[in-house]
Amino acid sequence: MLLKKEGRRAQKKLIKENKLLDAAYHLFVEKGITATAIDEIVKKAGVAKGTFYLYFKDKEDILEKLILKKSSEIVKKALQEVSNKEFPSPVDKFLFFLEYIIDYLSKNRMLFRFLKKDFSWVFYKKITENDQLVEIKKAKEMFLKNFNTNYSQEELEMVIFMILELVSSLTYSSIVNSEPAPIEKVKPLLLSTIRKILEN
Amino acid sequence: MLLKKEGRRAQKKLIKENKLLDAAYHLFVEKGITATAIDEIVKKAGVAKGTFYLYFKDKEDILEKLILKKSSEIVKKALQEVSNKEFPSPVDKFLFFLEYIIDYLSKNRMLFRFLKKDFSWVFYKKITENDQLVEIKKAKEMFLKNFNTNYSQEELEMVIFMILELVSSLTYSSIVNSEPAPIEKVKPLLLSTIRKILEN
Amino acid sequence: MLLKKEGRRAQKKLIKENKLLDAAYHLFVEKGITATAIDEIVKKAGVAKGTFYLYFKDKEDILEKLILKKSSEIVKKALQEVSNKEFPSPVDKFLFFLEYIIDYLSKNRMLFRFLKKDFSWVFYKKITENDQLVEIKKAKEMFLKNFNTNYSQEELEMVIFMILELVSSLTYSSIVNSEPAPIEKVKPLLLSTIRKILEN
Amino acid sequence: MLLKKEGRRAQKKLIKENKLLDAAYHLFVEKGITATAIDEIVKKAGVAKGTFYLYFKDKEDILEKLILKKSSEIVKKALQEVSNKEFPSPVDKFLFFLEYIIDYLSKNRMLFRFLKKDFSWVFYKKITENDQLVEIKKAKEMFLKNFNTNYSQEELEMVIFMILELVSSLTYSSIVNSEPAPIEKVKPLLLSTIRKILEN
DNA sequence: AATGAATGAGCATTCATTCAT
DNA sequence: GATGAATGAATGCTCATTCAT
Repeated sequence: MLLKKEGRRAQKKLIKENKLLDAAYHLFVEKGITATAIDEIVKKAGVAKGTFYLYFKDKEDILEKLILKKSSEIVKKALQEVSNKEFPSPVDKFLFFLEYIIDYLSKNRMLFRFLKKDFSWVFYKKITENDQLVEIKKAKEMFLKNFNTNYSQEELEMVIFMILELVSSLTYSSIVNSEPAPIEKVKPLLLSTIRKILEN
Repeated sequence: MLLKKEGRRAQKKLIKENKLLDAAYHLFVEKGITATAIDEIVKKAGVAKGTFYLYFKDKEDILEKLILKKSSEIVKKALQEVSNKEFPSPVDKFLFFLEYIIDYLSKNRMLFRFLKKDFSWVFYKKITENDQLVEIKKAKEMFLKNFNTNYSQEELEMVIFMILELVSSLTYSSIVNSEPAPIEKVKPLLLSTIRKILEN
Repeated sequence: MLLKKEGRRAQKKLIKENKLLDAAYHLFVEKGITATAIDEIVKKAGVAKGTFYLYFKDKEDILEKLILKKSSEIVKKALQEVSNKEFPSPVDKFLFFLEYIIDYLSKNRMLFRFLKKDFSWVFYKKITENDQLVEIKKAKEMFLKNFNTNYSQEELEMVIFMILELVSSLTYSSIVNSEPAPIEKVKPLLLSTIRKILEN
Repeated sequence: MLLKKEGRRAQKKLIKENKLLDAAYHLFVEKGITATAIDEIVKKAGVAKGTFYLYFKDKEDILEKLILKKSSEIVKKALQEVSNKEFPSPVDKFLFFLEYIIDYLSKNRMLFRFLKKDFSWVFYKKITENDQLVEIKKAKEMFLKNFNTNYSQEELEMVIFMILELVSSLTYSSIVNSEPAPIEKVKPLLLSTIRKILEN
């Protein structure tokens, strides 16, 4: 009985937290982070202002949780796609993984409005440190251990970080500013460059 | 006589503008852009608040001019260094050019606090579009035309953009967050990766 | 219990709004509208600056609400006076109504400082459009339908507007500038002129 | 020789003053008085900021001079029209004078944007006090002495003031707000009312 | 846990006016 | 007389955060 109540309570809490995250997400994407007032978030979420501070410390806090959530979602989808397919080599697998994410972002370019800044970092952290999700742990191992390169383990970690940095920066620039060219033109070159870096 | 007066006035104006740019620079670097109030800038510059708006439209405006100024300064220094030395190949020359900038930024890591966001873009633009400065024009030609690669001209331009993006992103991450490792560890790997990309 | 709480809250809110209206009223009358800063209003009302914006959009907004409130008060008083007396004719009744307002304004000449501009308009609107207050509705009928004139209904409405405009303009000029003469001298002529216009 | 120089100087002065008045007029009419900055006036007039203060004490000052100038122009035109025609009676003459002004204002409704507030006052002052212009002096006599009414001289002065006040108020309200009706509908009623007041 | 009224520090921006040249 | 750079007081408004209910 008590447990049920607790459960229902925790559920209710989760619902409110998600309402707030959702509201914040849509507002951040539409208006940008700085331009979005907490007032608007709570209004859109349909809760009182004080409630916000029951779930999040401040705007930074909800932003961070949002980025984690959204990044995690994307990575999870990419990993699912990857696991459903066969690849000639781990590098091909990794490139497909990256391509899936690039394509996803091309279709959801609004995401960039606030994801970009911290994306590559969050991305990497998720893959390398977040051990809560088994799939991601597996992914990390897959990408780090299965490559056949001349790099040492330490170097390889840096190279992967480098690549993720490059992918996020360039995809952002290409999608948002068409610099140095539209994403369709940049993508093949980017992927072939990455293959060059990984294969030796 | 008239000319002298005009000259003196214009000179005074330039001095004030520089005072403001300097004050803004130090405050942006120390406290960050958003945390810096116009009030502080004018106080540090020793001018009245209204004077600020005589020279700049708003905070965005002074930021933009500051980024342009600082970026231009760094590139100019790097090009001067490069032009004083002999190199076995254009790629070596380019790598030295990049290394000089990385080293410069390492020593002035505070610069990143506000330069990063737009840096690579401004950087590239300066090299490719700003034809007012002869050295930069020459640099552009040097970097774009002297490489012996399999890339087409169009591809090469994209690759260079990619490299600049990678350098700025990674140098930023490495210097500011020590991610994926401190700059001393990342630099050799980064430069060798770039060489790999350019040489074939 | 809930209702009581709600009620107490709403009550408190009303008290604050009235405090602000009162403070604004006294300051507008003393110093004029433009010369009154929001800062002064909140200080006088004893609330925080932000609280002002909780109740009013801006200075315009509080001014409008103030004019409506004050105008409504005056009209209500005049109608009460009128309803307590017997008159030989509807025109006499109307003239007494106007005279009451003129006298009231003479005694509270400070009101004009900010009421004047919109007064006659608000006045008429209150009489003709505001159907919320029963007395005012009755007054409207009284003034518009009981006159025995040669005017058509449409003309009569215009004539009444004209008269209200004349009364407010002239009373203002006479009280504030003694132009064309002090109010004591102007009033009889004004009233007799109006009688002339209405009676035929 | 000296005189010529003086003359030329005075002429130059007048030219600048008129440039400033013209610029102010157009800006006041377009943007309103408060919204117009001295900066804009001098920019439009093509003179330096300091020059403004050589000719006018402040914004109030230029506004006053502007109202005087514009009002005087209108009255002058109306008097010219009136003097070119024959009328059955002085009242008809006066009514034509008023109608001319109403029509003029209908065609130039932008004038009202800033003229209205002080218009009737300036208007009357011009007619009754400004003895510098001979025509206006004559007009004053024409309107004040030629009426055949039961009013005493003192009363007549007040009545005329009243009428001018009524005309300006109502014309303003009618033209700008269509209250109580468009000017075409209001004008005949207004003029017939005035005739009623003057004729006995 | 939830509410939402209240807070008030903080900040950008404007603009009339001055005065050295 | 003319200029226009410099001034800085003045002010409206926002918004994250608190807390009594």
